[in-house]
Amino acid sequence: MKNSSIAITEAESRVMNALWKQAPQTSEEIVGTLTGPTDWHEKTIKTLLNRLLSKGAISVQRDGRRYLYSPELRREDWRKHESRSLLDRVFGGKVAPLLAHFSQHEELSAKDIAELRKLIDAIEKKGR
Amino acid sequence: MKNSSIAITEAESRVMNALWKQAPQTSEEIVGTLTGPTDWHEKTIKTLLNRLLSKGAISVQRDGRRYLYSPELRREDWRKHESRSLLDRVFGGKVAPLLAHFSQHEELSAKDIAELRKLIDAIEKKGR
DNA sequence: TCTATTTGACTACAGATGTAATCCATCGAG
DNA sequence: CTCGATGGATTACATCTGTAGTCAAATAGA
Repeated sequence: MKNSSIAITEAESRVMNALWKQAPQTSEEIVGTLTGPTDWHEKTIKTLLNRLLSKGAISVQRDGRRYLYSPELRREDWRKHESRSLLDRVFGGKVAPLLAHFSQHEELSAKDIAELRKLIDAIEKKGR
Repeated sequence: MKNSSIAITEAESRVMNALWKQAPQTSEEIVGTLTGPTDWHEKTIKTLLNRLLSKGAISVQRDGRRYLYSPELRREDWRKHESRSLLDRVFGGKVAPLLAHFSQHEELSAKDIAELRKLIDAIEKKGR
């Protein structure tokens, strides 16, 4: 029962995010999306796409002379993996300290709070 | 207003955690603490201590022939840094999706929920 | 058909990271 | 005083990452 966690580096995650937002995309489109937010050279992005391909995080489908790229790794799975990693590495595996942390540092907007409250209600209702 | 974020690698964080738990400690004590949880060679741990020293994350104080190591970087600062990093990298900078994520994956215990509710109440009271 | 261009494939290369091994000064046991 | 053991300092080295550059095949114009 491997949780199929492919490791995605910081730079690669920018590419994945572009693909999660929309897929499939040609490399040209991806380059377009990332130019501005990053100052990466087109070649750099191509390299990242290839690395992601090698590790199975994305897949391609030929479209004439070019490729159409699509994410293979699911965003939710990645988020789960990264969250758990932070939790274990930084907060000893426990959620409460993490939440306490966010709140103490006032990183929660009013909207976050409202959202949170809704969430909790939902969870409690479900649990009951 | 730099948030003085020293980058700590995964391996280094294990050493920091040992020091945050108790300080100061000799390298021998640290090696003792980490042997078991990790299968690192003593030399490896010494290397990590030196790298942490170089980057100012810890400090030393001579004690005869040996050193006593203490954390210099504060755990809270590091946690803040790492949390923000996860948030930005993985959740587009917003807390709510992160929380939604944890809840969806049922990683919140009843205790976490209670804790959370208390936190929210406290925050709202303060904000008002 | 010949050629400049475009796109992907392969190569490059420095700095970070994981994981030690070796070197050197000193201390404690003979 | 002499020498092995200890602890820190320095060096090593394969990978991983960030960031491109070069090569080669196919295409689209001239």
